[in-house]
Amino acid sequence: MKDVKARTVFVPPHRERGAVDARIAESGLRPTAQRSVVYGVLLDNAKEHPTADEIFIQAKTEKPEISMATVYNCLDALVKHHLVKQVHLDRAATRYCPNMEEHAHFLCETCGEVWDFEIAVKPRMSGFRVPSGFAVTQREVNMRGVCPACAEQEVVR
Amino acid sequence: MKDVKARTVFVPPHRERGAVDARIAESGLRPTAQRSVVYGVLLDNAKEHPTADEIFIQAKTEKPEISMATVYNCLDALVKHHLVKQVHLDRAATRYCPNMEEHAHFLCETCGEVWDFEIAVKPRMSGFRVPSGFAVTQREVNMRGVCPACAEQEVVR
DNA sequence: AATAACATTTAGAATTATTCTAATTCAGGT
DNA sequence: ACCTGAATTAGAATAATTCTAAATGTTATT
Repeated sequence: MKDVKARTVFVPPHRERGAVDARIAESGLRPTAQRSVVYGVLLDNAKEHPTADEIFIQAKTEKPEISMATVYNCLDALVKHHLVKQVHLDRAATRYCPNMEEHAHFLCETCGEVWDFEIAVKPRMSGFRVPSGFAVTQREVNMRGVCPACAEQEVVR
Repeated sequence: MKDVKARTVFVPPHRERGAVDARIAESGLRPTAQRSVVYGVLLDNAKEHPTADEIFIQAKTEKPEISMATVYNCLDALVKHHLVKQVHLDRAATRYCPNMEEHAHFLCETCGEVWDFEIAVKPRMSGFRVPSGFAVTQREVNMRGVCPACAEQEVVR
Protein backbone atom coordinates (compact mmCIF):
# COMPACT_ATOMS: atom_id res chain seq x y z
CA MET A 1 0.00 0.00 0.00
CA LYS A 2 1.59 3.24 -1.13
CA ASP A 3 1.96 6.00 1.39
CA VAL A 4 -0.19 8.63 -0.24
CA LYS A 5 -2.23 11.54 1.04
CA ALA A 6 -5.94 10.81 1.26
CA ARG A 7 -8.49 12.62 -0.87
CA THR A 8 -12.21 12.83 -0.61
CA VAL A 9 -15.33 12.47 -2.67
CA PHE A 10 -17.60 14.33 -0.34
CA VAL A 11 -16.17 17.74 0.47
CA PRO A 12 -17.34 18.85 3.89
CA PRO A 13 -18.69 22.37 4.23
CA HIS A 14 -15.77 24.69 4.50
CA ARG A 15 -15.34 26.62 7.68
CA GLU A 16 -13.77 30.05 7.78
CA ARG A 17 -10.68 30.00 9.85
CA GLY A 18 -11.69 33.09 11.83
CA ALA A 19 -14.59 31.25 13.37
CA VAL A 20 -12.44 28.48 14.75
CA ASP A 21 -12.18 29.91 18.24
CA ALA A 22 -15.87 30.62 18.35
CA ARG A 23 -16.64 27.03 17.47
CA ILE A 24 -14.32 25.76 20.14
CA ALA A 25 -15.91 28.04 22.69
CA GLU A 26 -19.41 27.02 21.64
CA SER A 27 -18.51 23.43 22.26
CA GLY A 28 -17.78 24.30 25.85
CA LEU A 29 -14.01 24.23 25.56
CA ARG A 30 -11.70 27.08 26.37
CA PRO A 31 -10.15 28.13 23.06
CA THR A 32 -6.45 27.99 23.79
CA ALA A 33 -3.85 28.82 21.17
CA GLN A 34 -2.96 25.16 20.79
CA ARG A 35 -6.51 23.97 20.40
CA SER A 36 -7.10 26.61 17.74
CA VAL A 37 -4.08 25.51 15.80
CA VAL A 38 -4.91 21.84 16.03
CA TYR A 39 -8.54 22.31 15.08
CA GLY A 40 -7.58 24.77 12.36
CA VAL A 41 -5.11 22.36 10.84
CA LEU A 42 -7.72 19.65 10.89
CA LEU A 43 -10.33 21.84 9.24
CA ASP A 44 -7.89 22.88 6.56
CA ASN A 45 -6.98 19.29 5.83
CA ALA A 46 -10.27 17.54 6.42
CA LYS A 47 -10.05 15.73 3.13
CA GLU A 48 -6.85 14.04 4.11
CA HIS A 49 -8.05 12.51 7.34
CA PRO A 50 -4.71 13.18 8.97
CA THR A 51 -3.17 11.21 11.81
CA ALA A 52 -2.03 12.84 15.06
CA ASP A 53 1.45 12.80 13.70
CA GLU A 54 0.56 14.55 10.48
CA ILE A 55 -1.40 17.13 12.43
CA PHE A 56 1.58 17.66 14.70
CA ILE A 57 3.91 18.33 11.79
CA GLN A 58 1.55 20.86 10.29
CA ALA A 59 0.73 22.47 13.64
CA LYS A 60 4.41 22.95 14.32
CA THR A 61 4.74 25.20 11.29
CA GLU A 62 2.13 27.49 12.85
CA LYS A 63 3.23 27.13 16.44
CA PRO A 64 6.73 25.70 16.76
CA GLU A 65 6.59 25.16 20.53
CA ILE A 66 3.66 22.79 20.33
CA SER A 67 4.32 19.27 21.56
CA MET A 68 3.01 15.91 20.47
CA ALA A 69 1.40 15.36 23.86
CA THR A 70 -0.53 18.56 23.39
CA VAL A 71 -1.72 17.50 19.99
CA TYR A 72 -3.10 14.34 21.57
CA ASN A 73 -4.60 16.33 24.43
CA CYS A 74 -6.26 18.76 22.07
CA LEU A 75 -7.56 16.04 19.81
CA ASP A 76 -9.00 14.18 22.76
CA ALA A 77 -10.68 17.34 23.99
CA LEU A 78 -12.09 18.09 20.54
CA VAL A 79 -13.40 14.56 20.27
CA LYS A 80 -15.02 14.73 23.70
CA HIS A 81 -16.70 17.97 22.73
CA HIS A 82 -17.99 16.60 19.46
CA LEU A 83 -16.05 18.83 17.13
CA VAL A 84 -14.00 16.03 15.70
CA LYS A 85 -14.25 12.30 15.35
CA GLN A 86 -11.77 9.51 15.27
CA VAL A 87 -11.59 7.12 12.36
CA HIS A 88 -10.35 3.63 13.08
CA LEU A 89 -9.73 2.02 9.75
CA ASP A 90 -7.10 -0.51 10.59
CA ARG A 91 -4.21 -1.28 12.89
CA ALA A 92 -2.46 1.89 11.85
CA ALA A 93 -2.60 5.29 13.50
CA THR A 94 -6.01 6.73 14.27
CA ARG A 95 -7.15 9.36 11.81
CA TYR A 96 -9.14 12.45 12.70
CA CYS A 97 -12.09 13.92 10.89
CA PRO A 98 -13.74 17.30 11.56
CA ASN A 99 -16.71 16.57 9.34
CA MET A 100 -19.37 15.75 11.90
CA GLU A 101 -22.10 15.04 9.41
CA GLU A 102 -22.94 11.37 9.29
CA HIS A 103 -20.87 9.79 6.56
CA ALA A 104 -18.86 6.67 5.87
CA HIS A 105 -15.17 6.19 5.17
CA PHE A 106 -13.65 4.20 2.39
CA LEU A 107 -10.08 2.95 2.52
CA CYS A 108 -8.47 1.92 -0.75
CA GLU A 109 -6.49 -1.18 0.06
CA THR A 110 -4.21 -0.61 -2.88
CA CYS A 111 -3.11 2.99 -2.42
CA GLY A 112 -4.15 3.65 1.15
CA GLU A 113 -6.17 6.74 0.43
CA VAL A 114 -9.24 7.50 2.50
CA TRP A 115 -12.45 8.92 1.06
CA ASP A 116 -15.66 10.24 2.52
CA PHE A 117 -18.90 8.66 1.34
CA GLU A 118 -22.03 10.59 2.06
CA ILE A 119 -25.29 8.98 3.07
CA ALA A 120 -28.07 8.76 0.54
CA VAL A 121 -31.17 8.61 2.69
CA LYS A 122 -31.37 10.89 5.71
CA PRO A 123 -29.50 9.51 8.71
CA ARG A 124 -30.38 6.50 10.83
CA MET A 125 -28.08 3.55 10.59
CA SER A 126 -30.62 1.90 8.37
CA GLY A 127 -30.45 -1.83 8.17
CA PHE A 128 -29.05 -2.29 11.64
CA ARG A 129 -31.41 -3.13 14.44
CA VAL A 130 -30.39 -1.73 17.79
CA PRO A 131 -31.76 -3.98 20.53
CA SER A 132 -33.91 -2.14 23.02
CA GLY A 133 -32.09 -0.85 26.04
CA PHE A 134 -28.97 0.13 24.14
CA ALA A 135 -28.35 3.85 23.76
CA VAL A 136 -26.25 4.55 20.69
CA THR A 137 -24.37 7.82 20.83
CA GLN A 138 -22.04 7.37 17.91
CA ARG A 139 -21.66 5.38 14.73
CA GLU A 140 -18.71 4.63 12.51
CA VAL A 141 -19.05 3.04 9.10
CA ASN A 142 -15.94 1.96 7.28
CA MET A 143 -15.54 0.26 3.96
CA ARG A 144 -12.49 -1.06 2.19
CA GLY A 145 -11.86 -1.99 -1.38
CA VAL A 146 -10.33 -0.50 -4.48
CA CYS A 147 -10.68 3.09 -5.63
CA PRO A 148 -11.31 3.97 -9.28
CA ALA A 149 -7.72 4.99 -9.97
CA CYS A 150 -6.30 1.76 -8.60
CA ALA A 151 -8.93 -0.37 -10.31
CA GLU A 152 -7.89 1.23 -13.60
CA GLN A 153 -4.24 0.40 -13.04
CA GLU A 154 -5.02 -3.21 -12.30
CA VAL A 155 -6.78 -3.54 -15.64
CA VAL A 156 -3.83 -2.04 -17.47
CA ARG A 157 -1.34 -4.32 -15.75
CA MET B 1 -14.14 1.77 31.70
CA LYS B 2 -14.07 -1.50 33.57
CA ASP B 3 -12.01 -4.30 32.16
CA VAL B 4 -14.73 -6.84 31.54
CA LYS B 5 -15.20 -9.68 29.11
CA ALA B 6 -17.47 -8.85 26.20
CA ARG B 7 -20.82 -10.56 25.69
CA THR B 8 -23.08 -10.64 22.72
CA VAL B 9 -26.68 -10.12 21.76
CA PHE B 10 -26.51 -11.93 18.49
CA VAL B 11 -25.07 -15.41 18.96
CA PRO B 12 -23.34 -16.53 15.78
CA PRO B 13 -24.12 -20.01 14.50
CA HIS B 14 -22.06 -22.41 16.53
CA ARG B 15 -19.46 -24.43 14.71
CA GLU B 16 -18.45 -27.88 15.84
CA ARG B 17 -14.87 -27.96 16.84
CA GLY B 18 -14.15 -31.05 14.79
CA ALA B 19 -14.83 -29.22 11.59
CA VAL B 20 -12.26 -26.55 12.25
CA ASP B 21 -9.56 -28.07 10.13
CA ALA B 22 -11.96 -28.69 7.31
CA ARG B 23 -12.99 -25.09 7.30
CA ILE B 24 -9.42 -23.92 7.27
CA ALA B 25 -8.66 -26.22 4.38
CA GLU B 26 -11.74 -25.11 2.48
CA SER B 27 -10.56 -21.55 2.74
CA GLY B 28 -7.41 -22.53 0.88
CA LEU B 29 -5.11 -22.54 3.89
CA ARG B 30 -3.09 -25.47 5.08
CA PRO B 31 -4.55 -26.46 8.43
CA THR B 32 -1.55 -26.43 10.70
CA ALA B 33 -1.80 -27.24 14.39
CA GLN B 34 -1.36 -23.59 15.31
CA ARG B 35 -3.98 -22.32 12.91
CA SER B 36 -6.42 -24.89 14.25
CA VAL B 37 -5.83 -23.81 17.79
CA VAL B 38 -6.09 -20.12 17.02
CA TYR B 39 -9.22 -20.50 14.95
CA GLY B 40 -10.68 -22.91 17.47
CA VAL B 41 -10.09 -20.52 20.34
CA LEU B 42 -11.71 -17.76 18.36
CA LEU B 43 -14.75 -19.86 17.52
CA ASP B 44 -15.14 -20.90 21.13
CA ASN B 45 -14.96 -17.32 22.29
CA ALA B 46 -16.65 -15.51 19.46
CA LYS B 47 -18.91 -13.64 21.82
CA GLU B 48 -15.98 -12.06 23.55
CA HIS B 49 -14.32 -10.56 20.51
CA PRO B 50 -10.91 -11.33 21.92
CA THR B 51 -7.71 -9.46 21.18
CA ALA B 52 -4.59 -11.18 19.84
CA ASP B 53 -3.27 -11.19 23.33
CA GLU B 54 -6.31 -12.87 24.83
CA ILE B 55 -6.26 -15.44 22.06
CA PHE B 56 -2.59 -16.07 22.76
CA ILE B 57 -3.24 -16.73 26.45
CA GLN B 58 -6.01 -19.18 25.68
CA ALA B 59 -4.13 -20.84 22.84
CA LYS B 60 -1.18 -21.40 25.11
CA THR B 61 -3.29 -23.59 27.37
CA GLU B 62 -3.95 -25.86 24.39
CA LYS B 63 -0.53 -25.59 22.82
CA PRO B 64 2.08 -24.26 25.21
CA GLU B 65 4.82 -23.82 22.60
CA ILE B 66 2.78 -21.37 20.54
CA SER B 67 4.27 -17.90 20.21
CA MET B 68 2.70 -14.49 19.96
CA ALA B 69 4.15 -13.98 16.50
CA THR B 70 2.41 -17.13 15.39
CA VAL B 71 -0.88 -15.95 16.77
CA TYR B 72 -0.51 -12.80 14.69
CA ASN B 73 0.55 -14.80 11.66
CA CYS B 74 -2.39 -17.13 11.99
CA LEU B 75 -4.85 -14.34 12.54
CA ASP B 76 -3.55 -12.52 9.50
CA ALA B 77 -3.85 -15.67 7.43
CA LEU B 78 -7.39 -16.30 8.68
CA VAL B 79 -8.35 -12.73 7.90
CA LYS B 80 -6.89 -12.94 4.40
CA HIS B 81 -8.82 -16.11 3.79
CA HIS B 82 -12.08 -14.64 5.01
CA LEU B 83 -12.58 -16.87 7.99
CA VAL B 84 -12.19 -14.08 10.49
CA LYS B 85 -12.50 -10.35 10.54
CA GLN B 86 -10.82 -7.62 12.46
CA VAL B 87 -12.79 -5.18 14.56
CA HIS B 88 -11.33 -1.72 15.03
CA LEU B 89 -13.36 -0.10 17.73
CA ASP B 90 -10.91 2.35 19.17
CA ARG B 91 -7.25 3.01 19.78
CA ALA B 92 -6.94 -0.19 21.73
CA ALA B 93 -5.89 -3.59 20.49
CA THR B 94 -7.61 -4.98 17.43
CA ARG B 95 -10.29 -7.52 18.22
CA TYR B 96 -11.06 -10.57 16.13
CA CYS B 97 -14.43 -11.94 15.13
CA PRO B 98 -15.13 -15.29 13.44
CA ASN B 99 -18.75 -14.43 12.70
CA MET B 100 -18.58 -13.61 9.01
CA GLU B 101 -22.24 -12.76 8.63
CA GLU B 102 -22.78 -9.09 8.11
CA HIS B 103 -23.37 -7.51 11.50
CA ALA B 104 -22.44 -4.44 13.48
CA HIS B 105 -20.50 -4.04 16.71
CA PHE B 106 -21.50 -2.06 19.71
CA LEU B 107 -19.00 -0.91 22.33
CA CYS B 108 -20.35 0.12 25.71
CA GLU B 109 -18.33 3.15 26.68
CA THR B 110 -19.02 2.55 30.34
CA CYS B 111 -18.06 -1.07 30.80
CA GLY B 112 -16.09 -1.75 27.65
CA GLU B 113 -18.07 -4.78 26.57
CA VAL B 114 -18.58 -5.48 22.89
CA TRP B 115 -21.84 -6.80 21.45
CA ASP B 116 -22.93 -8.05 18.05
CA PHE B 117 -25.92 -6.38 16.44
CA GLU B 118 -27.52 -8.23 13.61
CA ILE B 119 -28.87 -6.52 10.52
CA ALA B 120 -32.60 -6.15 10.13
CA VAL B 121 -33.04 -5.98 6.39
CA LYS B 122 -30.98 -8.30 4.24
CA PRO B 123 -27.48 -6.97 3.60
CA ARG B 124 -26.51 -3.97 1.50
CA MET B 125 -25.01 -1.11 3.43
CA SER B 126 -28.27 0.67 2.95
CA GLY B 127 -28.19 4.39 3.38
CA PHE B 128 -24.65 4.77 2.15
CA ARG B 129 -24.09 5.67 -1.45
CA VAL B 130 -20.98 4.16 -2.95
CA PRO B 131 -19.78 6.42 -5.77
CA SER B 132 -19.41 4.59 -9.05
CA GLY B 133 -15.98 3.20 -9.72
CA PHE B 134 -15.36 2.18 -6.14
CA ALA B 135 -15.33 -1.55 -5.47
CA VAL B 136 -16.26 -2.29 -1.87
CA THR B 137 -15.00 -5.62 -0.60
CA GLN B 138 -15.60 -5.20 3.09
CA ARG B 139 -17.68 -3.18 5.51
CA GLU B 140 -17.34 -2.48 9.20
CA VAL B 141 -20.07 -0.84 11.24
CA ASN B 142 -19.31 0.18 14.79
CA MET B 143 -21.48 1.92 17.30
CA ARG B 144 -20.76 3.17 20.78
CA GLY B 145 -22.96 4.13 23.64
CA VAL B 146 -24.30 2.64 26.83
CA CYS B 147 -25.50 -0.92 27.27
CA PRO B 148 -28.67 -1.75 29.22
CA ALA B 149 -26.84 -2.87 32.35
CA CYS B 150 -24.78 0.31 32.53
CA ALA B 151 -27.75 2.54 31.74
CA GLU B 152 -29.55 0.95 34.66
CA GLN B 153 -26.69 1.66 37.04
CA GLU B 154 -26.56 5.30 36.01
CA VAL B 155 -30.21 5.72 36.92
CA VAL B 156 -29.69 4.16 40.32
CA ARG B 157 -26.67 6.32 41.10
C1' DA C 1 -3.15 44.23 41.44
C1' DA C 2 -1.76 40.13 44.13
C1' DT C 3 -2.80 35.51 45.22
C1' DA C 4 -4.71 31.17 45.24
C1' DA C 5 -6.71 27.39 42.65
C1' DC C 6 -6.99 25.12 38.68
C1' DA C 7 -6.37 23.89 33.80
C1' DT C 8 -3.19 23.41 30.10
C1' DT C 9 1.06 22.58 28.08
C1' DT C 10 5.55 20.61 27.79
C1' DA C 11 9.53 17.16 27.20
C1' DG C 12 10.64 13.06 27.70
C1' DA C 13 10.09 8.50 29.67
C1' DA C 14 7.13 4.52 29.68
C1' DT C 15 3.89 1.44 27.84
C1' DT C 16 1.48 -1.30 24.54
C1' DA C 17 0.37 -3.38 20.29
C1' DT C 18 2.26 -4.92 16.42
C1' DT C 19 5.85 -6.04 13.06
C1' DC C 20 10.31 -7.62 11.79
C1' DT C 21 14.36 -10.77 11.66
C1' DA C 22 17.00 -14.66 11.45
C1' DA C 23 17.25 -19.19 12.84
C1' DT C 24 14.76 -23.47 13.27
C1' DT C 25 11.25 -26.78 12.43
C1' DC C 26 7.85 -28.91 9.71
C1' DA C 27 5.28 -30.90 5.64
C1' DG C 28 4.72 -32.48 1.12
C1' DG C 29 6.68 -34.01 -3.13
C1' DT C 30 10.30 -36.30 -5.35
C1' DA D 1 15.50 -40.27 3.18
C1' DC D 2 16.17 -35.60 0.93
C1' DC D 3 15.00 -31.22 -0.94
C1' DT D 4 12.26 -27.07 -1.06
C1' DG D 5 9.37 -23.88 0.52
C1' DA D 6 6.16 -22.69 4.08
C1' DA D 7 5.31 -22.04 8.94
C1' DT D 8 6.86 -21.28 13.49
C1' DT D 9 9.69 -19.41 17.05
C1' DA D 10 12.02 -16.06 20.37
C1' DG D 11 13.30 -12.01 20.83
C1' DA D 12 14.54 -7.47 19.06
C1' DA D 13 12.69 -3.42 16.87
C1' DT D 14 9.22 -0.12 15.77
C1' DA D 15 5.31 2.88 16.06
C1' DA D 16 1.44 4.85 18.28
C1' DT D 17 -0.17 6.38 22.31
C1' DT D 18 -0.23 7.39 27.23
C1' DC D 19 1.83 8.81 31.42
C1' DT D 20 4.47 11.82 34.57
C1' DA D 21 6.11 15.63 36.81
C1' DA D 22 7.40 20.19 36.22
C1' DA D 23 6.41 24.62 34.19
C1' DT D 24 3.27 27.85 32.44
C1' DG D 25 -1.01 30.11 31.69
C1' DT D 26 -5.82 31.44 33.05
C1' DT D 27 -9.57 32.62 35.94
C1' DA D 28 -11.70 33.71 40.17
C1' DT D 29 -11.21 35.81 44.64
C1' DT D 30 -9.70 39.02 47.55
